[in-house]
Amino acid sequence: MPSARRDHLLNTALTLFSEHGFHGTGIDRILAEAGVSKKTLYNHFRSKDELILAVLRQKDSTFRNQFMRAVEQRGQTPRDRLTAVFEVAEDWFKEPSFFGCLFISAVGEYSEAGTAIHDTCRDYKRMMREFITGLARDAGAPDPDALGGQLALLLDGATVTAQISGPQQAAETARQAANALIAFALDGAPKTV
Amino acid sequence: MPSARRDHLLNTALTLFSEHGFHGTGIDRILAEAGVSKKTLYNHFRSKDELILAVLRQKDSTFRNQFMRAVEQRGQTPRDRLTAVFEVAEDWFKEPSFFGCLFISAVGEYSEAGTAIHDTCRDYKRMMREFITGLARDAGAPDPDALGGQLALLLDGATVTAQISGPQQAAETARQAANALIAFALDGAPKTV
DNA sequence: TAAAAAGGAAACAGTTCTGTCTCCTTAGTA
DNA sequence: TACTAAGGAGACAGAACTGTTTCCTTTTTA
Repeated sequence: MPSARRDHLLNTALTLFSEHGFHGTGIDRILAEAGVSKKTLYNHFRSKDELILAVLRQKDSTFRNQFMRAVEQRGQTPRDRLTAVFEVAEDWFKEPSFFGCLFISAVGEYSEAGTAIHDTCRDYKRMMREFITGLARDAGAPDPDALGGQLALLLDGATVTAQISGPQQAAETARQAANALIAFALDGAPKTV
Repeated sequence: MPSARRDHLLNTALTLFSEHGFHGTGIDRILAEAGVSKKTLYNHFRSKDELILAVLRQKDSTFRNQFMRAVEQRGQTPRDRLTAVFEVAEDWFKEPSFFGCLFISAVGEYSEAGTAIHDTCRDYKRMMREFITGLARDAGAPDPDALGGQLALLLDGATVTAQISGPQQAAETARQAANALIAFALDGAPKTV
């Protein structure tokens, strides 16, 4: 099942979808950019919608895994990992291929809840939140769900702000806010300003 | 210049763009929904892109003004107004016609910086941030830019989370985080958990 | 080496898209 | 009342869209 051409198709589609949106990217453009024939595409995917779904699912898997790994490698203690979330995010924002969060963009075009695309986006967001909540629990937060939810909100806000207004200020602001929220939740009082 | 038909066209386009995206909404669908002929549309707007721009600019004007007014009416003291931001946001999230932030959705489809659409979105976000920063300044924050930026991040994060995962939890979490950040910035220490 | 699967190139169908145009009706105004 | 501007209905052009099919070549595999 896993084919090199299939992967290449998925990666090309991912780039174009990220930059121009889903409805804004035609099949022909993906094919031309990937250097692959239409027959191959419809051999691997039944329709454009299935291709979109496959792109989202692959992005979910690869991105989330590498994000979690990067956080765990950068932070040594559980608490360090909480702050590392926003350092890893900053690196992500500064990648040349950064065009915001693909799942946020997807729900902008596919708003109907209960559809496969929308649900995939919701699941991705839930799993990212659960990852951060797990970090908060490891760090000893009295209410890890609350802290995790707050930091997840902050991460999404930083992501769209980085996309719209630039990565530097968004990342810095998010780090400041995160540090305050973490100190607030773990120490019951801030450490430094 | 201001015409009732023109306004109706803009409002119809706004609804459809919000729900199905910009590329995902065809001119014919807008016309059918608005009960207006193609001639009228192209009398008022030179192209679809100009219509999109007009929708964004009108949304910027009306939404931002009513948002600021609602915040100022709900909060009596400067500090109350800071927290009122997220109460007003919660009401917004729960409107039946809420489909996330139109400007965030727009940059998902039009990512190229320097274009009119992208710049309009960036300007909107800057003005919203400046509004919140002004509230922070009035509330006596020692670094109003920092607090304003943090709360603006939180607001965007809550907006996309409400869109994807539902309004209730997003609004509550944002309120909690905002209260912590406000207390942190204004009091130097949290009041209550 | 021979059979089979996969892929490239491209024509093709059918739809939908944006934008223009014509013809006619309505509404407002001098 | 006559003139003018605006709008409705819809045909139309030309492009772009998704998806199918045909024909031929390459690659893999038994």
